[in-house]
Amino acid sequence: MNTTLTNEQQRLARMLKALGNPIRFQIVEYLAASQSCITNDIVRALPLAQSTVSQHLKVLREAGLILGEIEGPATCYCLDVAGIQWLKEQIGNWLPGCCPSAGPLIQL
Amino acid sequence: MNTTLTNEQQRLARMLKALGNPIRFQIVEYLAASQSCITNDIVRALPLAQSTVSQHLKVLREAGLILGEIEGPATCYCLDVAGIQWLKEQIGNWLPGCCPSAGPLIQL
DNA sequence: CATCTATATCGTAAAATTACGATATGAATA
DNA sequence: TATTCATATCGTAATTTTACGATATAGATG
Repeated sequence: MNTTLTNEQQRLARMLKALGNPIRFQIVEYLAASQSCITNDIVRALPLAQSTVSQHLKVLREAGLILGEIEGPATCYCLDVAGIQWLKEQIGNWLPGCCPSAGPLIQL
Repeated sequence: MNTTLTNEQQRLARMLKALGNPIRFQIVEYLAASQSCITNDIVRALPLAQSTVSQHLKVLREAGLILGEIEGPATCYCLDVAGIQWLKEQIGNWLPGCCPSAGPLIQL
């Protein structure tokens, strides 16, 4: 076995790890539902301290799943659509030989 | 925000977390490439102790990504095709509104 | 039966993650 | 300018994960 992962595989694993945390999964779902944005909304919706939420947002940002933009005194977060798109494509094309009855996923 | 995840979302997060570890990601890729099986092959292919590999295999098993079957003195591992199929479907249908230019993934 | 082989599990140490309060920063506001 | 508000970062404690060696188990082999 090749003992290293390609850069793409590392990027994918990083995304999966970020999403594997239930809190972060929820944050992504929240951003998808609300379209936008303000960090404080997320903080108020979760039973966690502001600093903890900020830390989770950083992980999601560094994984390429969300984008943060400073808007005046606040920060507006939204999904990194390109990153999520890439993730979905990677998983869609992953292990193509694994599920022969299904075949690869095709993007419409 | 609903502060809990559905059972399906929890199952998905568990799979993503399991795959988010680079070693476990490699093990899954290895099993996909080799079709089968024997644990000791995986151990010899990785720079890790046998007990550590066994632990990773347990995590992958409990996440529903691989199956283990005792074959005489050894254990034969292979992908849990149904579980992986489910994962791919979940991700394919995930955040359908997120990437409007792409639309949902359709299974052929 | 004694031994070897393959594997899982146990106990534990080290490292990473997760959470918090406190603090720093920077923009808006009085 | 002083204050407030939103957020990021720091330091740290608690928890979880990851890794190892040792041990237990169960089937094969001499």
